[in-house]
Amino acid sequence: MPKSRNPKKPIRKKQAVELTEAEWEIMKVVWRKQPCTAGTVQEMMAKSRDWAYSTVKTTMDRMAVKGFLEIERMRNLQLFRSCISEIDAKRGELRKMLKRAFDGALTPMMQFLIEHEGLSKEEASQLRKLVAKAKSNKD
Amino acid sequence: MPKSRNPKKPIRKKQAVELTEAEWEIMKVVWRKQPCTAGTVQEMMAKSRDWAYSTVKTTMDRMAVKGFLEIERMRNLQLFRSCISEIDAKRGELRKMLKRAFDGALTPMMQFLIEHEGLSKEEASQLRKLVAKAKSNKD
DNA sequence: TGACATATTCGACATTTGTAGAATATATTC
DNA sequence: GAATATATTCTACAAATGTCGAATATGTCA
Repeated sequence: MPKSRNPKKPIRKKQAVELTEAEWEIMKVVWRKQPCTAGTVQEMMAKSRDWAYSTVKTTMDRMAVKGFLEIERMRNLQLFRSCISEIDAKRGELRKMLKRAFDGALTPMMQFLIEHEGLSKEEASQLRKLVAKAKSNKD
Repeated sequence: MPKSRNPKKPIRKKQAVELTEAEWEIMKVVWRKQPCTAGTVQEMMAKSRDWAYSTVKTTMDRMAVKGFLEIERMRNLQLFRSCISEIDAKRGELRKMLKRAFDGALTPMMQFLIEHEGLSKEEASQLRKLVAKAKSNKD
């Protein structure tokens, strides 16, 4: 039988999403509140980050240019919504880390976690549970 | 016997090590070749990264300022060696990722891997093996 | 229709990162 | 000791990121 790609899986050579620290913080609010204005985001972040409105706005505008956010104009204001899913962002972050620190491979990373990172009892047991039912979803 | 801190656990509130992309690449060579000169590093990286000698040297000097490398002078040359272990660097990278993308928690990250990242058969089974013998080293 | 409260635009500046050439110092060797 | 090879210093510059203030536009409401 000809080895063709699994048809269930679109090829989507989706190119890695990589957010900066500030972008992550803003994105987290956008995912929860979208569509929302820069003002809203600034207010939501007030406790954690004391940024001026213009700081938030400038960053969000740049994110729009990069294609991470899109802007919809409504009356005199701009509503932002994200163009990338939380999943894509997480995947990007995870992959970047794997690539840099573990040659892109998962197993060495797990090994590291277990050997050097001191799992707590709960973590260890939760891990076991999770992994027990992990089914390979790749061929 | 003097009551001292638990000797197994150094306090070392070592503050997170975070390397940039270029720094990672250089560090990888240094870990293998140290003590070594900037010239050596440049040569070793030649295949992957076509950097001018001065690019490598400048970056390494900056790393020394940041405390990632130390310089020992010998005759007319400078021998570099790393001040941070590979483990510290990996830990830093891992933690940064966890913090940004998973609220710093391990379990959600694992969950994500299993649910969205398509573990291969081998990965899944290796994971199971690893986790099976994972002992909690934190009480 | 003003006065006020908001939003948006724009330009600016500091720091970090990536990248490298030119000038200078130091060995080595004939 | 002069020529050559090699290292080190110094300076520079562009792009990305973090951070804002001032000027301007636009809505709302008495």
